[in-house]
Amino acid sequence: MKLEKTFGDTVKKLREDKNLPLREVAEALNIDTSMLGKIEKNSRKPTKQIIEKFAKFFKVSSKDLTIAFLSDTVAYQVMEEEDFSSEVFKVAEEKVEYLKTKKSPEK
Amino acid sequence: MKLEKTFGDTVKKLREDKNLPLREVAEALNIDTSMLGKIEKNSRKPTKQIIEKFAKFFKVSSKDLTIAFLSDTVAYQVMEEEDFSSEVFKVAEEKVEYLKTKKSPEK
DNA sequence: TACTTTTGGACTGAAGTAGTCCAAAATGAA
DNA sequence: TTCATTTTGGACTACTTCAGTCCAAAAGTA
Repeated sequence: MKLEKTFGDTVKKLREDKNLPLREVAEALNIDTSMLGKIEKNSRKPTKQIIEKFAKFFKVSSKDLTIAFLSDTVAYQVMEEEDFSSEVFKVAEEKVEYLKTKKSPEK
Repeated sequence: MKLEKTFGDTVKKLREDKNLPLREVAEALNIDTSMLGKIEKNSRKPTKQIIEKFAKFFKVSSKDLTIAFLSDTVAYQVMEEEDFSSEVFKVAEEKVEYLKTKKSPEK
């Protein structure tokens, strides 16, 4: 699975590589055709369930697809707010580390 | 300015280091006391304007405060979704890079 | 021309959330 | 214990955001 610039581009590529129309994929995933079109255009976000369906249908790793999706949303979020993106991500990663150790049973 | 585990902890520390009650800081920032309490407890998010007011009042860098805040929100967002956090941040940073070059006038 | 796909506008219902108000709980001083 | 102040959080409102739907126009194809 190739990582495109956005989640929408990624799933669009998966679909076009198989020469399938939106309608057909949408039916397979059991979602509205227009909804799928919007997801490909990044104007609607997929739910976790839809990401799972994508992964199954296109036979790609759902972890990779989830990374593609989450990285999109956090990238846009940080972009909106001026710069400092790499600092934000660096600190965020430390916080995740900290939160993880807090969650798992200590010792 | 010390970076605490969360944005709330960070501003709480700034306040307690000066031995000020919530009421007093809230008045200075012109927000509800309860609102400030909630921000310190991370149950409400500060607006950009409030972050600016914090920075001014406590005489700390608004950039640092913004990083403290943004890293909080993206950390929680990624935490909620299983693991892969570092991969997500890595990809997100690449996307930000790409988006930045797209925004600024090419060539 | 006729058919299919793609795109996007407009809307709805639901979910989320900033901000307010108030009162109970905690803290602390006398 | 009492009194005053601070801290905490519940409940509510108003507002915004957004997934999901429906539909129709535009674009593409034969």
